[in-house]
Amino acid sequence: MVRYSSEHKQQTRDSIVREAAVELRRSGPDKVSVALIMKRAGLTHGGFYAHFDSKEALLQTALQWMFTDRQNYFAGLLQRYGQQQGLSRYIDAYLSDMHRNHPESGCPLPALGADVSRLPQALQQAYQDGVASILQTFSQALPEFFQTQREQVARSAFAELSGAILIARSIHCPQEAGQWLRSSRESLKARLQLPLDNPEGQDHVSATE
Amino acid sequence: MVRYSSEHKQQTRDSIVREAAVELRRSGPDKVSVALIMKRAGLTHGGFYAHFDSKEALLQTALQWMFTDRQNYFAGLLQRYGQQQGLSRYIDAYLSDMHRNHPESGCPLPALGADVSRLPQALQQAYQDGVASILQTFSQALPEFFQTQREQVARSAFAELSGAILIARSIHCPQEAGQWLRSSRESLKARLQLPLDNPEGQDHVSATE
DNA sequence: ATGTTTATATGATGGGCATCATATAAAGGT
DNA sequence: ACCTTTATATGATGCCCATCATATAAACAT
Repeated sequence: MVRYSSEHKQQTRDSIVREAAVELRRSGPDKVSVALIMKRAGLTHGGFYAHFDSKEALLQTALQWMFTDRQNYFAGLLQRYGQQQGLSRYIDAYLSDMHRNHPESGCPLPALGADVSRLPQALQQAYQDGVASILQTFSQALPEFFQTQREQVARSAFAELSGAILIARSIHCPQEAGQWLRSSRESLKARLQLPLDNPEGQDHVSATE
Repeated sequence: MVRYSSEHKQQTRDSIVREAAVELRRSGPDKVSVALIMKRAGLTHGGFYAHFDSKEALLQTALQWMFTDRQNYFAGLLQRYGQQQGLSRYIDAYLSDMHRNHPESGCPLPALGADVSRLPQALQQAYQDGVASILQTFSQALPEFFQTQREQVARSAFAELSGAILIARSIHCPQEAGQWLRSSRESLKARLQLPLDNPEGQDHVSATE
């Protein structure tokens, strides 16, 4: 009942990591179970320990993977559309209904932020490295205008981004949630000196979709 | 091994609710256990169902209680210091190290926001009512200046408040966390037209402490 | 003082979980 | 064709949990 070729194990491992990253954001660290992740990857729970030393080891890899994925997505936007347009599109996608409805492929901060401080040290570290990397990319993308205050502005703006999605996700009614997203979108565009609307083109939530 | 007078049951029930509200914010909805809450209230797990129909019923009451507590706290500040000073103090307390270090007595949004969408309908409703009530108080406290845009400004500002605490809590290093808090404090004071510093006086995190 | 009521305690029960021990079957060399 | 290796499956084990059944002992009425 098993078929595999020579490098299937690596592929299997990768798919376990991806499913873990999805399930982690969808269900939270306390509800994510090894058995469920394995099932999502098309396997049973028993083989898990042939791939990872522990659940914690898997989650650490999954965290790193999801931050890298987001980083690639953001960097891709900046490269394709330039700093100003790229940043503007990032904000639009971040505060979109799509992102609100799909935490499983979205930014880790609103999805996992509240749980991080209760996680084992190793996972906290992986998370913080990811946050630092996002902050750096974000502040570098800010208009020249802000000069030495770039980091400060980036922190403030990113706080609003993640808070707006956090709240929008906690509100059941789509219209009301949309008001929160729109309020922050307009506020951010204004204070970051960005144009309110973008040229045509689809915005994606993640580099993997 | 039990002592109680005539209305001790109500007192016991209240203390169960308070401990639940604390433990809910401290450990999250998935990790909070009936047995632990009862122990914190000085009881054992068995008597629980004499007070509540289910764990869910307790959590609903606890959610309502914590929002009411926060509401009282906020309204108290506004009444004692006036709208402008009260709002300014609220922001300072919200973005304080104290609030960062004590989610268990702080605002429910950064502590529970990520979990709400996975909770049973009844709990989501209780949560949303609380959010609506905070938003209303916040927008009414905003300077006249903003006129018809008060709600929009309030949403944007509250998103930044909760996002900043969310992120600051997820960062282990106190100095780095402090930078996130300071960045948002300054940004918010500026865009809400509030003075940067307050007259002397302690800021509290919650009405119950 | 004795018996009834009621608040809390002790001790199941059944389910989910992480982890591990062992079994099976595919790949690849011989 | 056979044997070894290796990727995955099956089936424990022991722990924690929500809920419930039953026991105990305080409070109160008589």
